[in-house]
Amino acid sequence: MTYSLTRTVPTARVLQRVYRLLYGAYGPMNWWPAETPFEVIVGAFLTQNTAWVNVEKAIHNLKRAGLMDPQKMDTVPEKKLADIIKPSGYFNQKAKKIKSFVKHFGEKYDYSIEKMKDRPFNDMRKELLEMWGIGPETADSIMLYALGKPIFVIDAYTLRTFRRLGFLDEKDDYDSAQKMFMKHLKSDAVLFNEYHALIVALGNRLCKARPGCNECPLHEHIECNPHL
DNA sequence: GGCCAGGACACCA
DNA sequence: TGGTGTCATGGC
Repeated sequence: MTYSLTRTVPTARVLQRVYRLLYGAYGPMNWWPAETPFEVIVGAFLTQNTAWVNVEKAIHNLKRAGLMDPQKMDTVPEKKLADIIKPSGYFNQKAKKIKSFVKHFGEKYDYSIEKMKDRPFNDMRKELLEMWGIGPETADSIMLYALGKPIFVIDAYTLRTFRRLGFLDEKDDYDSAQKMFMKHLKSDAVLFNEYHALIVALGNRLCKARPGCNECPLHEHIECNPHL
């Protein structure tokens, strides 16, 4: 195995091969790990730059407090919400973000996920991105995993993994990476759902511990530079 | 005890 | 447009 630093333009076939290798190794992920679309949205805020194990604690607290409900969350004091989601970190900011979202969710959509789904794709994404506290990853996570819209979610694992594979370089950002995937893959919410989940599964297993390369399902199949 | 995790925003040049 | 600081807990 040699480590090449030269960027290679990925093709649809290569991206599909990576997908098949990951799927073959890990199987269907059946994401997002949540009971309801609203819980997906809350989780999308809570997981911002945060390990999922800590998000689970916050979600557990919310359920125990009977607050995993948009109307109740809209009325709970921000201070109390912050205290409940404390284990997820950045709790003051996240409480403010979630409160901001549920207020809008109630005013414009009457707390109805279905009404959000009815909005045109581009309008909905633009609206999410204009909301305070919602950046591209959170917006697209909501679009894909809560609303079932076909959009490819990019995260830190995606950039790191595909830079190591030489399909993205340092200059690539969220938008260019997303274009790369969506240019070559069919626009399919189920495919995008599984693909992103599988990338996270890979990242959770390997990216924290580089010596784990031998366990990587891409190992021996696709050239990779694990030092990036 | 340091590092980092499924980001986003404010501020500055 | 790009770089840097801030937000913060918990596991390893």
